[in-house]
Amino acid sequence: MLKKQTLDGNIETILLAILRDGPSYGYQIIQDINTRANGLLRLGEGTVYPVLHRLEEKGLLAATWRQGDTGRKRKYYRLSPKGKTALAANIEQWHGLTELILRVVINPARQAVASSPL
Amino acid sequence: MLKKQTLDGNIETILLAILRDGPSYGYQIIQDINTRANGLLRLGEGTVYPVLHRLEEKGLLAATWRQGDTGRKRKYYRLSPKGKTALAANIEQWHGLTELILRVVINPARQAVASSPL
DNA sequence: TAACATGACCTTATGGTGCGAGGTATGCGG
DNA sequence: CCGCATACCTCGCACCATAAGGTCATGTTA
Repeated sequence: MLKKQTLDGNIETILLAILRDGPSYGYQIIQDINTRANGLLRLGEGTVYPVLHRLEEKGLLAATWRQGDTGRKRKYYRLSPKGKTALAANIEQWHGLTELILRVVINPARQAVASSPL
Repeated sequence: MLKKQTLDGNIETILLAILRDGPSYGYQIIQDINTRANGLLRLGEGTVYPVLHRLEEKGLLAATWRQGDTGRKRKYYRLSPKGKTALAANIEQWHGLTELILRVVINPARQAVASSPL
């Protein structure tokens, strides 16, 4: 199971990516993530709902209340154009991070710096 | 340049990895990181020193003061056995995270779930 | 009918973390 | 003497993940 600190900063990206596949609502999104994560991660409501609100406030998501087939109303979120752009930017950031970790952490081989002759 | 939120939670791992190559001191470590990051990242002293202290307090690093060739004394840090274990654990966490992001964010193909026939 | 389970939403409080800004000390060159 | 580079440090802010604790609505079950 991934620790909080490992996951930090990537939850927004995960939510945006989930919504890329079409509109959905909080409760469903949580199930989706936990299913797709397949044991690697288990997000609770106290984590996801605030992030959704944040993303809506930033204009990356748009929300509409709709009556579902069961019980209470659902708040459906969908990716806004701004959200799509942000998702792309986040993915780029992610690639940057993997490159950095690869350079500094994973790959023990010395980086070629100016002072290193071939 | 990587944003804070993208980097969150990985700085400890980066520091541990730097120290894996042998003992060093704060100021030098900062240069090292920023050189190796090659523009992807620029860490300041206000970021690195507290992390070093945290890692020392947790027993992942051991420190000794030594006189350097120039001016002031330097506080040399080296990886403790506990630190080596932690680094290995962090790297495992990292692989978990990459797998998760790959599954949920990068790879748009549907995950094979129980209900999906081949 | 009361109790419980489940789907569905929410907020508050807490602890952790990154980081800019600012401060101290030492030696060297102009 | 002043400034610069090396080298250390801390304070305060802002942000974020999360557990815990609520609120509704609709069943189902004792």
